[in-house]
Amino acid sequence: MKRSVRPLTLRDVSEASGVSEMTVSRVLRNRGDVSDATREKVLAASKRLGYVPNKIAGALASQRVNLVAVIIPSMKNMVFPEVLSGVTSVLEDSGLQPVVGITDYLPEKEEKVLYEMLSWRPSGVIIAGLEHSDNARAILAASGIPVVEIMDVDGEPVDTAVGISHRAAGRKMGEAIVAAGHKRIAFLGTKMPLDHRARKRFEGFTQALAKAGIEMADQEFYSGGSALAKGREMTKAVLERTPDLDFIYYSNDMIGAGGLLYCLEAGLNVPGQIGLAGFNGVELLQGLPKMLATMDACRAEIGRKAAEIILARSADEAVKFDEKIELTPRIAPGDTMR
Amino acid sequence: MKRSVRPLTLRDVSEASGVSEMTVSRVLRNRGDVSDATREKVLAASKRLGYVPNKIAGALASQRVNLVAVIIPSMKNMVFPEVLSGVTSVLEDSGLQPVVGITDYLPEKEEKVLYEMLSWRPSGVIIAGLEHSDNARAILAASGIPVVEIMDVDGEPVDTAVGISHRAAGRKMGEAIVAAGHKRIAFLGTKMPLDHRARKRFEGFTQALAKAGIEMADQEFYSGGSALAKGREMTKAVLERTPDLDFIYYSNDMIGAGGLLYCLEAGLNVPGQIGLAGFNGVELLQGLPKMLATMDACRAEIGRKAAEIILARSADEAVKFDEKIELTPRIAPGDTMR
DNA sequence: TTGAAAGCGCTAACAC
DNA sequence: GTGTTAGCGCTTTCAA
Repeated sequence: MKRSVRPLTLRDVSEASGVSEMTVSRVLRNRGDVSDATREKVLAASKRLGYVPNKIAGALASQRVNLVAVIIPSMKNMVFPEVLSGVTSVLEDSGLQPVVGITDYLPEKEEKVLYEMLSWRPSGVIIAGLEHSDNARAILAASGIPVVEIMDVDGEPVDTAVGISHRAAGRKMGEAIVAAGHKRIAFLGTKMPLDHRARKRFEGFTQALAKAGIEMADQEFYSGGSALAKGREMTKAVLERTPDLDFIYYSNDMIGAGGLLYCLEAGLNVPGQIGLAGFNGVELLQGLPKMLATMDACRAEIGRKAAEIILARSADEAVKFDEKIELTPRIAPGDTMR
Repeated sequence: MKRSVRPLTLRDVSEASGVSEMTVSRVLRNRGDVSDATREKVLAASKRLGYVPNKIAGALASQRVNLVAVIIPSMKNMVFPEVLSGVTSVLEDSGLQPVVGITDYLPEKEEKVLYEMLSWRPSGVIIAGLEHSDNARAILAASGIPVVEIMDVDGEPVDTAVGISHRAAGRKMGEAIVAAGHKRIAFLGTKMPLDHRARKRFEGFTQALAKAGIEMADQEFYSGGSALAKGREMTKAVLERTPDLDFIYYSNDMIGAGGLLYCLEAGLNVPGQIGLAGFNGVELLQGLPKMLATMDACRAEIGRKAAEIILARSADEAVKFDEKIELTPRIAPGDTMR
């Protein structure tokens, strides 16, 4: 039942309704004054034919594109879908549409995706992180498009940044753990050359321990695979290697959850014998046997804020925002921290 | 440091390099024969200026858009990001770019998103499910664009469908549970008016039990909230209400995982006293205390296959595919089914 | 191998 | 309230 090869144009609707193309265009966009009679005719003809406007032509003519590029490292980490949720909730019914690009944490891919998206001339760019290749920073800066870098504020934004300080987050958690009297502390996380935010948390954490005169008792890093399973394995390995640990700080909640499950099954008293903490505040934690200590990364809030900035900027080029908008995450001690 | 308001055009590169716009265009697209000398000049000028081609103009002129619309219900359910992964892996370096739209399981929103995406004249549409509003089906059919409906084959596709039969999946699991000698069987799942695939599994499951002369011993449905926590709560509730249950079939792995954690904590012997099974085969299961019985929904495979069809079709309009491509999921009994 | 002209389908700007 | 004209920035086509 494949019909017409040629998609319908404004002209088809114009002819079918006996109204000029320009007026048809006005009706379909709700612009300018059009008499009710004409409007009816146009709408009827348009619907009857099954006309779908060509936004490509529209965008070229009006020099306006209702797209917002959202560039994130991954979809597999629940954190990013949640940021995206925040973005979407604000953009919904604003006339702007988010379009997502994935970088897999690879700078080359980021550059490619960015170039690809900018070539569609979006109304704004929301991009994760502050670390980009020189080239990426250059084309962003030269694009003349509002850019919001999200999730992180430890660095120099191209334009505007919305996020938390991961260094401070790591430090804060370190201080809390030390304050609770722990001495034999380990860190488990992802391999970090690519994940700058995890790295910054690690740095802040180490720093806080150092300040208290405590040296990291053990550490281990992974990449790939089921995070829950990895958390389990790594926890086992590290506890066998360093049995006197009294706290493990995980770079994300999923491996933390795996660690928690392992400790409980191994009959360890959590947090009596060993305390645990993760990072992100993912929803999943609510279903675990114990609520893992964590720190909310303000994901939805970041997404919302970023979208609001783009929205305001695309409505009025002159609006000014602070260069950095820093949100402050709190520790949620749950049941795994004393 | 905001520079030029006007983005660069081919003309700027043409002037900067002393080569005609047409030839610049050829160089930038690697089309046609261009002398090495000219190519060098153009590339140098383009890079120096930081030119980013305008795909909107290009698409309008060439009547070709390298975008593939991927329309899915949600990002919060890991299933869809995984399908998306499959799509991306095939499209990568093919010149086609996936663009994602989210429907939140709402038909009206699906229609809106679809209309929005079709107005960009993508090279193909990949859309979840076979149930769409009449209007949505009509504009899809009239678009003249290759359409692949994914995840499900129980129904009539607009164009091509790739997926599994959820009715058969539910039936198969029901038969396996009955064959293992279970008699007091419950179903826990999402509220289903919107989730057609969950509904079909439920129907197939009920059918299989009925055929064996077994009536569902209990059932409960939820919506919203942390799936893991919900699975836990619902399992508790249903076991208190119907203590003699010997099997619970969950409509997805996350609530199944919650149920499993609850049962283990309650000291129940799994699967001795009570068997459990979920659906999807999510990676997370690997980190649980016991491997939950499940059924792989072939997510990545579906995504890959769908992308291949779009790719083939966009390269050669005449290629024909079967109307339905059905994949066959297998039961993975794990440690929670006897 | 390169260039010139025409036009993709729509909308801004201006007439009527 | 409605129509006309002139492009938007690129690629197709054809000529050189």
